[in-house]
Amino acid sequence: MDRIDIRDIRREQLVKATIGSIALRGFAKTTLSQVASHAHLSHGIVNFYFKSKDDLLIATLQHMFNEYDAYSVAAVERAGQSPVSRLTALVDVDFDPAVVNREKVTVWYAFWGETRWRKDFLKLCSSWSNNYFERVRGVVQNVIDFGGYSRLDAGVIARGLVAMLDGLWLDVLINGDTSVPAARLSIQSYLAGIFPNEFGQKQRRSSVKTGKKK
Amino acid sequence: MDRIDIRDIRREQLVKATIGSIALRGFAKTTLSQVASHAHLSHGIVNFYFKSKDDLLIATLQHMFNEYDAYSVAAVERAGQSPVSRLTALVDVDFDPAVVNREKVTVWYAFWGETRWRKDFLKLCSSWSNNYFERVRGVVQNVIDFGGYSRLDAGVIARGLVAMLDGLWLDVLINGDTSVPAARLSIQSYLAGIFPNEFGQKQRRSSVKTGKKK
Amino acid sequence: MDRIDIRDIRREQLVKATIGSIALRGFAKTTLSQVASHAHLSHGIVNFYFKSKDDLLIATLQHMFNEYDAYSVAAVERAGQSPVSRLTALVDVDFDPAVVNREKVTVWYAFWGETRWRKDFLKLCSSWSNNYFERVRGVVQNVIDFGGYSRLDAGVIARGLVAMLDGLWLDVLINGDTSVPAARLSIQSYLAGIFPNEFGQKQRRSSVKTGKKK
Amino acid sequence: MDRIDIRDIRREQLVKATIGSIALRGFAKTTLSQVASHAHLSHGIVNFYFKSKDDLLIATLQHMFNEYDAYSVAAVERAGQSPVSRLTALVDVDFDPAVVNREKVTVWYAFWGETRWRKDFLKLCSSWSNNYFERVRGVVQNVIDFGGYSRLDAGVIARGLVAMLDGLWLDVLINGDTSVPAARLSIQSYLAGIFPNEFGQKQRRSSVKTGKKK
DNA sequence: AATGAATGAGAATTCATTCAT
DNA sequence: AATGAATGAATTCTCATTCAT
Repeated sequence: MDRIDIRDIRREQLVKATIGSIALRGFAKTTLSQVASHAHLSHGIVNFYFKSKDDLLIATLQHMFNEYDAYSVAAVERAGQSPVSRLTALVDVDFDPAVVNREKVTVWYAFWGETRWRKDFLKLCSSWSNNYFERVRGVVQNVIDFGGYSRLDAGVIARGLVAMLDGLWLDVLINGDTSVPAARLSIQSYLAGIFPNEFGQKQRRSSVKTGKKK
Repeated sequence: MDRIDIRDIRREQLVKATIGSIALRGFAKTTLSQVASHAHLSHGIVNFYFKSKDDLLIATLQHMFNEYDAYSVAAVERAGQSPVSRLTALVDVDFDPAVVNREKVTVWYAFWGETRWRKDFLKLCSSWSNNYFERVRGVVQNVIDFGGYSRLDAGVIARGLVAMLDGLWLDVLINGDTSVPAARLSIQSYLAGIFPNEFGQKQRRSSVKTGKKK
Repeated sequence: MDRIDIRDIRREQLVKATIGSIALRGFAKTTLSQVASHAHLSHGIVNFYFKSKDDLLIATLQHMFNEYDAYSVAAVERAGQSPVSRLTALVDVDFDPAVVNREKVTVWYAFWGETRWRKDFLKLCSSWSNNYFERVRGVVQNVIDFGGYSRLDAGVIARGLVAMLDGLWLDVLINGDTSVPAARLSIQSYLAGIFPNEFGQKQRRSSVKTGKKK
Repeated sequence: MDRIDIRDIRREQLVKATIGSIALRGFAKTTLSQVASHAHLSHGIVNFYFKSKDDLLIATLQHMFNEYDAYSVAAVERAGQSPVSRLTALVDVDFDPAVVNREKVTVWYAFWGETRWRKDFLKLCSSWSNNYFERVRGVVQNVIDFGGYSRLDAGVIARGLVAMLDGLWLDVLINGDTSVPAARLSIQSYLAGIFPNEFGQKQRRSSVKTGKKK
């Protein structure tokens, strides 16, 4: 039980090297040799721990999802019981440089770009994406209930929120990390439009808000 | 004047075949042979019309930008002088199946996925993306002026809008065309939050959908 | 009879373009397109006037032989009846920049390099080379007879002379035109060793000799 | 120490296969597949051991230079201290079928034919050629000193000697191995003209052939 | 468990040749 | 007579995968 299988060590090492290589050279130029050398291991090793390159890529994608989810779930739990805090925390994950930065975004989008034609990628993405969406919806619903916005549809808002976050990442991908502050403002403005009492300018609750508040 | 150069015909034929091939098989599996056979031409022809594969891909990306822009600009012009109609028209472009559908989105995201490591892709994307953003901002600014929302920042709203549209496309990419109606609702909800008088619930619910209103 | 066939004009034009292209880019990079564009003609033209690329190359080689022979024969004739003048003239052809220069040598050696495996090249080369050798031998024999060097073998001397000239060209090919003066000295020295009375230092007959004579 | 790296074995195997293929099919038809199959290896292996075809060709040229030099230097050393023996030995190398034969010559000239347009070939050739020339000049100088021919210029003689050897090789290339005996005679005659006491007719006729005399 | 040599399929690209105009 | 578009074979190079050590 306390024995850590070397296979697990190596597999994780290779998965991380894959992420590193994609971030550095891109999906198209990520060869098994690149991955192996990134992991300071020998050329032939990948096919020893993974049945195929696709297998490695799937494991890599899964790893990214797991990592993101773990971070995100923990952040929301840490935020306590307040619905507003929880939503704030959930959104903040996407502005935490440890989780989301140009390098990571780069890798996410590399996968999105290939996802459509790889059934196994797509299945994984789709299932994660639905799962994430449901989590966001839950948190949004709580804010709705808490704030008495009974006429709002949590699903619609959550979908918009997730989409805007994804789209802002794309902006970062193309225009660089300098777009991040503007991205925060847009999210803030979106939430303020929906939940004026909780996220409006007069409030000063969270790190979602940025500088110029009055 | 009415004589069309065969070179232009072939180049366009090949660019369209490239889009077709990417949509069908993905970026990674789009070989020059695939493109040629998609265009019902022999494989040697591609390097006759394009100096290299990269050259073809750049031309393809450019073609997509041009096509989108032409459509989008025309739609806004057609919408007349009303700021609200113009913004509605601008957004509606992204929900016009002739412009945005799963196949097209697929190709866009294939390019985004590779963009980061290809200086020429990136330059093109970045320049188009800024240009598009400015157009959106202009339209949004007009709505702000028209509606008297002087405290709103057109840049923030435009960025959020563009991001949400991009993110909703990603949703379509992963979850299929069935996500489109939900995507519309999210956009509608976003705009309603910002411009309640023009896009709010008391207005026609599906303003985004039907456009043209006063 | 006085009508010059356009076919002959074009063929010569293409042959000259071939020489130009080989001199400029080398044998390996001399494509039919290069040749055609060198001749300011359209791509497909070569196969119109020559059955194949090999056909063109053979014609080119033949052209070079013809040109050299014409020049060489004329020079010897112009030298009059004196055997020494005639040999001098024969050798001088190889130091006439109009006939032999780095560019021309370049083309000769490009052909020698490929000759071995092309039966038709080889046949042409071999036959020209024997023919040239016999001409040189004849001239040398006359000098022997004239100078009373009855113990010398014209064949051996002629072979050595031709070989040295070829070898000095190779030197020019590798080390550039600056080797030419040194090449002259070597030839002079060779002939002086064999025919001391006619080509020795005390004589001062010909342009084969160079500067520093006493 | 006695362990031979397989990489070195393979590289040499491939270099030799390259020589074999050039000798057999010519420079133009020496493809990487030909080389690999000549070496009884799979075609992908070449780019495993050599970065590119050019890389392989450079290595091949270098190999030929090294081999020739090693042979030539050893032969001269073996000849002892006598200047005449040393010059004889130096020249004899070019008539040793183990070093110079039609196949080898074929390959040399294949390279010469391409040299002019390949900077790296040219650099190698030029540097080797100068180095070889200096060696020959040294040996010739010793004969001059030894024989008291103070009025002779070793450089001029050496250049002529090297040129004649190169030119006689070309003769072998075109007319086949049967030219070899005639070539010997020409060299003999050249040296006899310059150094009558050491290489003249009164000496053993075939001094060049048999070497070692006092 | 790990290495790295070896294989072979497949990619981009070049180019001689053909052929409709 | 001339053009240049089109073809398809051939070539270099890359890389996932296998396998002997």
